[in-house]
Amino acid sequence: MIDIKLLRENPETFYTSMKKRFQDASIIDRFIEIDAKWRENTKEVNSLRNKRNTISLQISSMVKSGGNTQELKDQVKDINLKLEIIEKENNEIDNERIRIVNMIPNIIEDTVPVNKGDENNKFIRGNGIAKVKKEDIKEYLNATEGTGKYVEIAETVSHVDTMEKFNLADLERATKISGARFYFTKNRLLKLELALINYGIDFLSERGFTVMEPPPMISGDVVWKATDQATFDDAIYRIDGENLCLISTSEHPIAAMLMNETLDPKELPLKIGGFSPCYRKEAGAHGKDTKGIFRVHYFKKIEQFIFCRPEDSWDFMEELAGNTELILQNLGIPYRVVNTCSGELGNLAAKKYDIEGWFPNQGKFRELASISNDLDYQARSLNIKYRTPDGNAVIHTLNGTAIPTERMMVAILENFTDGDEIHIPEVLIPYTGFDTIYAEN
RNA sequence: GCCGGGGUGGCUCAGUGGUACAGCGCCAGACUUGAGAUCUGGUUCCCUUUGUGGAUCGGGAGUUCGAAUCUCUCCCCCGGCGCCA
Repeated sequence: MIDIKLLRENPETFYTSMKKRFQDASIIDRFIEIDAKWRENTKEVNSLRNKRNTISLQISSMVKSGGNTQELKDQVKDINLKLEIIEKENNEIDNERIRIVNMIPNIIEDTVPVNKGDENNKFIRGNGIAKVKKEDIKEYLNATEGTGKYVEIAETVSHVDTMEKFNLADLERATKISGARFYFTKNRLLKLELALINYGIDFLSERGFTVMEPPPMISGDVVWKATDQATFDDAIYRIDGENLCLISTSEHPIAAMLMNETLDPKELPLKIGGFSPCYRKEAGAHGKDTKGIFRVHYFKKIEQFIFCRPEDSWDFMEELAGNTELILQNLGIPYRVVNTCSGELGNLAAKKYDIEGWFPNQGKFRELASISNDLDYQARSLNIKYRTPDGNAVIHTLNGTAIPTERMMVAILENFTDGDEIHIPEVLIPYTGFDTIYAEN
């Protein structure tokens, strides 16, 4: 959540930010209106409680000296009646106040392009030599602002056909027992998946990240503090009859693990590499990417997460992006980095980079990773602070994908097959134990 | 799931109806050439920050003039039993 004090002092900042996101900013006016009323009531509640406490103390000493306390007791009862009325009203006001505050998004950073639609994300840089079909060359050059290197290829194969031909997955039987967007992974594809995971864990360990697998379920109120309404509604599965949700990313349990803690500044920055299953309803994606394992209800992912001091978070955002880019370079997947435009930014993020891999058969760049700086927004909801000489301050949190396992397998299948063989990226060979997948495997 | 013991500031813990103890740690100041020791103050949140203000003892509800303390309920931790990869 945002800083309420800052909202009071500086509502224009939030107004501007919401306008940039093409959201209705009138809730800010409503907040200011009811916040004033809430403060007024709070003052009165406090002064009535003060009276009650004072009289209560009088009763206490009178009881000890044996005096008659009935009149004072009646006075307190009277105060309690008044309090009940004001407190009830004020609780209702406070509920609305907090509901509004939770709807106000993070303050957008200055370099974020103000626009709607993913097609208006701003190209930052690209890398790699892409395999591009003739009809996709225009699209490719357009997406890289003319800077992209490529080789023209005549034919591509979809990852679905490749998996079928090489006996790497069973999608139909998964659909039979679990419904759409599920899959059985088979044979060398399973080895490839485990190799990607192991490679990613080593990569982050070597760079100062503490690697961990978090609980795959967390309680509903914790999810709520770690994310926003849109994610909650579109992505999160709830366990029937329990106050538990399946995580949609390891970001949430990792962010929440320090909930309600005050850290020693010496502990910062804290760099966490999270590996976990991810469960997503994909409620807002009906009809999109329905074939194969590109968009599924269950996948695995290695995530980067950083808790840091406020002054360091923008540098760490570049570091996170750099890590993900290096992984893609090492794997040999051509990619581009875009600065996500204001209209497509989630409420938590002040700025977000999407890192998109080139998928030759789809003929376009698709999201493989996203790197966000949430500033103090997520940490304030989770109440994570650190000690400073001037008192406790809210820390900053950042998150970024390192390896989205299933999607990365699709990228590898599309980029490294010639139809007869699939070539394993060199950095993965020590982990897979083989360098090629053949149709007969 | 059952039985028992617990949950109090960053940490360890006292507190069985009347203003939340103490120690440790940490921060600042004093003393010191410096460090240590010592001393003083501070070290949860809220109210447009000062007021002998309010809230806060795992969460919520109740009894009472007044609840860390009594009642109900939920959550979590430790030990034992049961079950079990």
